[in-house]
Amino acid sequence: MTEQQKDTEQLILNAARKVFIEKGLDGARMQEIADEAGINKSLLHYYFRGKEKLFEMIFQEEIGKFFPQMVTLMASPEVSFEDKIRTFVGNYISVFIKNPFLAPFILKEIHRNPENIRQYFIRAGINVEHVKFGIGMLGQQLNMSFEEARHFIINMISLCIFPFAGRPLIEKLLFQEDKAIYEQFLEERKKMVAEFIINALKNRNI
Amino acid sequence: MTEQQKDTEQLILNAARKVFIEKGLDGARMQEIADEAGINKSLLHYYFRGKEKLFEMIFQEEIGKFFPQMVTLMASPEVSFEDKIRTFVGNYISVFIKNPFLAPFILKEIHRNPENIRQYFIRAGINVEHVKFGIGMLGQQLNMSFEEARHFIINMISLCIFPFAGRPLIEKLLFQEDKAIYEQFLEERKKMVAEFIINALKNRNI
DNA sequence: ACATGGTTTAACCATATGGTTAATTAAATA
DNA sequence: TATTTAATTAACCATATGGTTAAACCATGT
Repeated sequence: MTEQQKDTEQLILNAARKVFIEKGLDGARMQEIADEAGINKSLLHYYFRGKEKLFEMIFQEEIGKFFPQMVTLMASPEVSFEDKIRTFVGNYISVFIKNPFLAPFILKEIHRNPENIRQYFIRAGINVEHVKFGIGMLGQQLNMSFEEARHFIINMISLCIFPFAGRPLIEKLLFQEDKAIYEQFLEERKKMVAEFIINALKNRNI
Repeated sequence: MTEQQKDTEQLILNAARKVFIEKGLDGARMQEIADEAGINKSLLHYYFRGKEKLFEMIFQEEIGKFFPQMVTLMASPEVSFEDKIRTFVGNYISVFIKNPFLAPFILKEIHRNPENIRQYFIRAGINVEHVKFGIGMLGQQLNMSFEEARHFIINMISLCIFPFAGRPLIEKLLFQEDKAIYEQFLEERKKMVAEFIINALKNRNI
């Protein structure tokens, strides 16, 4: 593959990423992607075989970003649960701050064709058994059943993701559409959310 | 307006609701809505003026369901904060159990044209100042600043909504695609989430 | 200079889609 | 019953859209 080819491929992927993430598969137009990349529409078909294929490429990339590498962390017995939570929450929120449209994009697109999702897991190197193992290990450290640990993990993820998934609504309703203040709020949440969760755990079963 | 008119109108709205909620504005087809309603495509234009108008009607309905009536509850000083949380969480999760596609639909569509959202607020009877007042009152009861209370409210909402917004992903990854078990899990969360939040609050500042 | 290979484009095509129109049927009213 | 009005449909229309094709372009090797 020549340099030129690589460049053009990247050009297309960058343009496609931008358009698809913003508008989704249904809302995106091949012409718009071509324009964004500054190339002809036919080139999209030359490099990728069509809209679906191009989209799959982007979706695969993004779902890779979306899944936090948390198993190793959660399964490490030498790390205190407080530090696990702080690290996880801090890192995960950072990912969404850096990729503001990642969460809405993924949450939107998983509802179209939920059947295919498994394939994306595999190609992104996500092993279902491995994830369950990580949850089990965390549960052990916290004296929880697997089921309780599963609730807990989902709580943690919920608290990280929702402010990004519901951003337009929240920003308008509670932040007077002030983007800067909302960004500060998101930054605060790295600590806020971690402490919230740690407090919730400390007080259990009393 | 005759009975027939009402019937047809409802027929169309029901069909439109189903198709729009499942596929979104971009993914929905007028023909599909007409087929779903068992009528001719032209009737859609006869009753509503076009796709956008029909969609707005549905979106307005759904955003009404989406916003919990929480201000009165949160602002009531005679209700203990524990009961406020239990009531809010229980009711809100129930709404999403009854309307499984409500959360994904709203979260999807607010990212197209975020500017128009304010109008929908107003027409749904949501008063920004009123909401802020409710948050302030809750904050007072919990010895929180407005900013802290805002974090807290968003935490509560996050924990309720995310399992519905991310359902296809979570169900596949952590529930072996078992719908029944997932539904049981969602039911459990009414109590689980409330206790999680109450614990988080009780243990603050220690 | 010329041939060869991959790369890029303009022009085109088939189809889908939202929307319109004019005619038909059903209902209400005089 | 005759006439007007509303509801419904079939047939069209203009355009947008994903995709194709054949020609032009350009770098590289001979």
